[in-house]
Amino acid sequence: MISLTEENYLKAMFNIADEKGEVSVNDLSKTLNIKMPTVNSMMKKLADKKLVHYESYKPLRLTEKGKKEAGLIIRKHRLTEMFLVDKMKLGWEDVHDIAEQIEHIQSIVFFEKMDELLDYPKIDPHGSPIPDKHGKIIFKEYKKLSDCQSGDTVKLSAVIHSSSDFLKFLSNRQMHLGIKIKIKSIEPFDKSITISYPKSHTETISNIVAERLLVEKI
Amino acid sequence: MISLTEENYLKAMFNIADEKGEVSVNDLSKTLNIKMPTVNSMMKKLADKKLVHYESYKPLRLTEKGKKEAGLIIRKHRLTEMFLVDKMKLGWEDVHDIAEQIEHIQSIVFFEKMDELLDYPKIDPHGSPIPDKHGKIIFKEYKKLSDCQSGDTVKLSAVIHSSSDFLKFLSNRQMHLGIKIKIKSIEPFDKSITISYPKSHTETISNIVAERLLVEKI
DNA sequence: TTACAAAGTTAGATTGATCTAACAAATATA
DNA sequence: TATATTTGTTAGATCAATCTAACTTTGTAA
Repeated sequence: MISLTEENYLKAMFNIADEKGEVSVNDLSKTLNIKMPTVNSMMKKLADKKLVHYESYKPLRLTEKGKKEAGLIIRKHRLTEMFLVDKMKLGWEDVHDIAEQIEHIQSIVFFEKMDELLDYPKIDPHGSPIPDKHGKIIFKEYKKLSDCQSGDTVKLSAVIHSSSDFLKFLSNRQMHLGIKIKIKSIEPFDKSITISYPKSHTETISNIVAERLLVEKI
Repeated sequence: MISLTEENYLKAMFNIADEKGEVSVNDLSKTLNIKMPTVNSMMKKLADKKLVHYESYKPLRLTEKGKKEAGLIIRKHRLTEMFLVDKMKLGWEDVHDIAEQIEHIQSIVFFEKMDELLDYPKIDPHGSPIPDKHGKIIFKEYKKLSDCQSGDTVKLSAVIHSSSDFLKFLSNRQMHLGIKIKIKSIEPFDKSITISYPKSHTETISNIVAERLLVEKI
């Protein structure tokens, strides 16, 4: 049995590995707001449970079992976010905190029903892929808007580091997933980008924002 | 702040008080499957938090604050059950265990949205009243089917002690809330009752079952 | 290449929720 | 009423998850 606390460590490891490739005790300590010695002893416990490969002073790695379990928790999280937005009409900036709690619900039927009602969605409201029933995730090959060139036309496909404030910022400017964005110009000094998108919006967005917007060429 | 564990004690106290009038350490110990000394020390803790009136060797009582908190948890539980049955199409025998977990979710919008989508329901799928936003509950004046007379015609309004097995038993016999039941005869020996109800069902049910069916005169 | 800073580890304390063992009070029964 | 049973309480142990303080290893910069 995996406790709620252990689930949170697994999920954090999965997300950090996804983002930075490697996971350290320090990363976990920062993302979970838990002191390093606590993280350290939890890693040993998860190693006993065959969820983590642990060797002193080496980077942490999830085992296959650990990856699967983490994937299943992320599946529940993202399915829930989709359900909250699509079926319960909550704003995409409100759903993360609720999903963070619902992801720990122990009930197979509950999440299967969600999946069915949503017609087996592949992505969540922020464009992140939803792992399958075996915890397997297909990583999408998106590009950051900040890495595009002047003149490019792209589709907004996902957002990352999506805090509630950031999502509200986007909503306020009618920026949502799926819109077609044309890059008018890039300011060399601070890398801010002037874009146009439906319906006849023109905005200049900072590099900080552009780094959080994932796009596809069209 | 009230912990998940404390919430479970408050809810149990509310339910026991509703059913038997008084609450004892022993009752709580049995319903929560927690040993008496643990219950005893939790009662002292809840007394410190002004949620329970505690005096050695006296029956336990919730304070007004305790009643309100318990009522709000039960509200979340029952709203959730209604949501799971009505909006997510789960069977009434499956929803209790899930609601038991979702009732601890901390999010005002989540439950307000549920309430709105359900169009402000007054009862849950088992006929139990849903407390209002202040935790206030209106107790219904139902009668047990086992207390009715031969010849009575009544409406099935609620079920109590509704275990999953009991609810499946009822579903299998097309017995659901709202049906009109006519009492054909009562066996004096064991108090089993022969009833008829739509559509042209006749069943003989034991006293144990009849004690769990709450009805209204019509 | 030595010294300092950052990251990781060990040891031991704390807190919340649980337990068992032993004792005390209240209640039921002979 | 005396005794036995049930219920309630106290004391102290355990376990999971956290912490702080002190120490070690690794990596970096002078």
